[in-house]
Amino acid sequence: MSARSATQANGCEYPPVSADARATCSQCNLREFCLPVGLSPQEMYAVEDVVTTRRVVEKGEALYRDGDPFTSIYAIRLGNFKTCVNTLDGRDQVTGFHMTGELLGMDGIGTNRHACNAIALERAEVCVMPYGQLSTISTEVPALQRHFHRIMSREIVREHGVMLLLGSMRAEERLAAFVLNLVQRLSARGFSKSELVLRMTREEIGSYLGLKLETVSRTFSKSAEEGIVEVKQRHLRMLDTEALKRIVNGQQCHN
Amino acid sequence: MSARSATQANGCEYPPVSADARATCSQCNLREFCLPVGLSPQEMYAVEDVVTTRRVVEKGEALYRDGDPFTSIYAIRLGNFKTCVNTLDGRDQVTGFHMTGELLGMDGIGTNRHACNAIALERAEVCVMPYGQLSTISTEVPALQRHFHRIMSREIVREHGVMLLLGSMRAEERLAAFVLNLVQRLSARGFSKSELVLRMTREEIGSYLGLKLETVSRTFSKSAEEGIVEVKQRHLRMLDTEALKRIVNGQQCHN
DNA sequence: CGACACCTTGAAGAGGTTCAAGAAATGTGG
DNA sequence: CCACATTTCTTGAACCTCTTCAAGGTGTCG
Repeated sequence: MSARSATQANGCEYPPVSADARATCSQCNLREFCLPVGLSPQEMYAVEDVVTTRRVVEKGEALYRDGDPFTSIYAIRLGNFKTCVNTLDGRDQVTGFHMTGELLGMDGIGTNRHACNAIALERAEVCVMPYGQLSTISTEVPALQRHFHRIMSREIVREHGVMLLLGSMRAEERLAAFVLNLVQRLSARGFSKSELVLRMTREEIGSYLGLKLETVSRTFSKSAEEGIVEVKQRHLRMLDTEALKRIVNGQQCHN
Repeated sequence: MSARSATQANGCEYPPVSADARATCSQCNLREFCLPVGLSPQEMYAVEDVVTTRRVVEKGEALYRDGDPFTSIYAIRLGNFKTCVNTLDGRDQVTGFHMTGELLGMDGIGTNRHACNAIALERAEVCVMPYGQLSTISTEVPALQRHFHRIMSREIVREHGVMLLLGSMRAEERLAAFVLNLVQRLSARGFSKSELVLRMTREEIGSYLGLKLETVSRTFSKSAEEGIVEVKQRHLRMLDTEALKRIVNGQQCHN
């Protein structure tokens, strides 16, 4: 776990500890969330060999875009990203929000071109892992191969969860599930279990949840009125986590 | 491509050509859709070594269930499956429909337990590929490793598409996208480009598309009235494919 | 301080759901 | 092979949730 207080909201992140181009997974405080999870020190060194460079992505800029040639998998070192798909007719669907330690780019393996956009929600930094090398080293380090499979598998399962949310939940339930998911991932990273800063706009939340931004806003307001959360712009405090869980589990009278 | 007529609907499938327990990918007429896609004959033999058994799954039975220990990846040889997730409060979300040549079970890699149910929509048969072996052989056959990654990646991208559908499309658009997707996959397998038999109920379609079965039924009826499709229970004939494409692309007045 | 992006709230409207009833297909057992 | 039970599908009417449109408020950054 990192050095920051476990009760602090994710409001102020620090600049990278070291700005070396050369990665040192073994010294990165994200190693428990990132690709090296569960690898032995030796295996971790193998991963370090793959991480040749880092890359900074400014707020609003793309790490990659739909259609870009696929070259690398990225591990988020700092900052938050959204991934989204666009359609010809201008529809835009946010497919995920991604925080430190999570991997981006797997969408590109299938066709050798990226199939979505990865946009930084704030100044961000990623470790670049060329897929060719990752793939080669995977054949030598079975644990790494397994782990990479595991990460892709979890992404598939995560998306099942989103499908469930989009396919069968009402606005209030979707938002509760969203907030609980965020806070759970943040608390695993040492942030507060009850307080968080939304790095994305209401519109982006709405896009992710299949709602309009007005609905997101209204639903937040309603939960606030009910004393379940406290919402001040992007700062969110959870006053009754159990109530949120009850809402997700449909124990609120909805059918 | 198989021997059946390219204009035939997928109404009557044949029993497996051979019921050998031992797989012969190199002789399977699904090899172009299945795991061995693009592998050299020698690499294909490596896959054959992994496919130790086949398994028959009766209509309505589960190939695996949410929570089952994960052991194998399955390649569909015959029949169609749905995958679905259940929630505590009895919600059920169909996450996909799967046809011959497609792989099932990747959801289990992440946690060593399956994260959804795979149910046969009719009597079905799968090739069983123990993941441990698949994984081992992948380290020896890089092309297989790559290909397996590719398949998982495509599953992620497919789910992005479903999220777009669930998050931003109206009922009519969802159903049009669904039908076009089905017919595209069927035509790749040598079936008709304009005719198909739905292997699932209206309720299952609705669950997949985030709609109620009544809405699915009504939407089919409306499209039929408009002369775009002909719907007779589970038999569906597309009369105006272009119109369907226009509906998906939002060129119907919706915003 | 002003421009701009973002957020909130209200009122009217549309799309999909719910409830209900009946029709059509499918399966089962005699 | 037919009768009956069951499942699946269709259709109507009332209702409800979320969207749309509109206006104003809040926060932020040059």
